[in-house]
Amino acid sequence: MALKYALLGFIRYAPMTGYDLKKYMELSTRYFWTAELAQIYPTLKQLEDAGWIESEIEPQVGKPDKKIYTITKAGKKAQQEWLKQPLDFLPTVKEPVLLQLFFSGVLDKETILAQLRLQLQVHRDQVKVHQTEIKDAIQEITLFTKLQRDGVMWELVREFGEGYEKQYVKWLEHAIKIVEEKL
Amino acid sequence: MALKYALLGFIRYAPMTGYDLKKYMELSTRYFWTAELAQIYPTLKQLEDAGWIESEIEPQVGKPDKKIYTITKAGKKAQQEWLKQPLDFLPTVKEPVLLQLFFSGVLDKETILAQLRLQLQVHRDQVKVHQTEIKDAIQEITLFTKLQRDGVMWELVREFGEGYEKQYVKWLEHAIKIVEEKL
DNA sequence: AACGGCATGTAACCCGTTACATGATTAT
DNA sequence: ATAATCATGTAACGGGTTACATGCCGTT
Repeated sequence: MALKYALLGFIRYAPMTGYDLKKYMELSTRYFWTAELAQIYPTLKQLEDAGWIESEIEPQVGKPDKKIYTITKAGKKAQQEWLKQPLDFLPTVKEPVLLQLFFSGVLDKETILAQLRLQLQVHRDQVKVHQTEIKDAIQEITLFTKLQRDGVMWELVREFGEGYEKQYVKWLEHAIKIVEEKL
Repeated sequence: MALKYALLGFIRYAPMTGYDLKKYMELSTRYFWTAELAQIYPTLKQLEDAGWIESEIEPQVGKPDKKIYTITKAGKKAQQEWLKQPLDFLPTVKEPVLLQLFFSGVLDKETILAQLRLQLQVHRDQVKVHQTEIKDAIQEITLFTKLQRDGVMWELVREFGEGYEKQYVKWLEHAIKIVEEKL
């Protein structure tokens, strides 16, 4: 469902191919939405069948021809409607890490601590990714495309990611202390 | 994949039915893992085929007979192995709300603010749910089952949820300010 | 009279991942 | 030599949701 609108959103910024879409998703929405090419290509076909995008073929040599998609009026309208859907729901989260910890009472103290320390490392690294790579990518694209308004939203979403990872790190440090003291 | 281990984990605490499992998940793991009954029943069958759980039928009148599952030795071993899997990965998050905001630059200021305010309300309520209902449920179950060790882990996971929602609220307040000022 | 709780399950469908297939060019 | 990048796609499978089916009991 949402993938359709993610693809629409990018194509609205500029006409592009399925391959391009994958790259832009990796650069920007990666931490709250991704998709594999195997899912992107059929979804683009669906969007075209629905009349929300149109394709133009750019011939190439040695590679498959490029299929460049452009958003239609109907597509813009559909996107607008989706964007206005009231955000009155809680996303259903699936966090296998928390599930493991929830049932980890049967493990010995040292094993639990090893698990928590590993996660701590992963999330500390992730804080940096948000503060450097992603921040730079957003600034560059904002400058390049001059989408000032959109840039504000992109940066806000990035800040969510940074805040999320920081809170994760803080919680892990707390969890390590508690397990050390109480188990 | 992970659902199998969630079910195993609960059945290890005490023998129970598919219907019970659904209820306990709603009370406890709901905010990082859930499943519908339509998924739980077939998964229990798979677990039984694998020899990780065994069932016993308790006849009833006026309702379908209860099928009470108990964990086996093989099941305990399988759970233990899963719990020890190194947590060296980032969970792949799908957050439709962030996706919407990412592309919301095309909306007018007031519509974006309305969206953010709605989310703010949802997450403020959610902070309270974690601080009251969920906290009480965990304390009650910990006292009742005397699973002291597990209780520590349950409480830690609950604290994650509370921290997550608080950080969400803080971010939304920040986002509202930024949109008011910069758009 | 209608709804929610108890208790099991099946069927159809959608979403997403992994693997496979092709094949030239460029970088290591 | 090997791997990565470019560029398209299909097929098989697994995970998850929604809808449907049955039927009693107690509450509103």
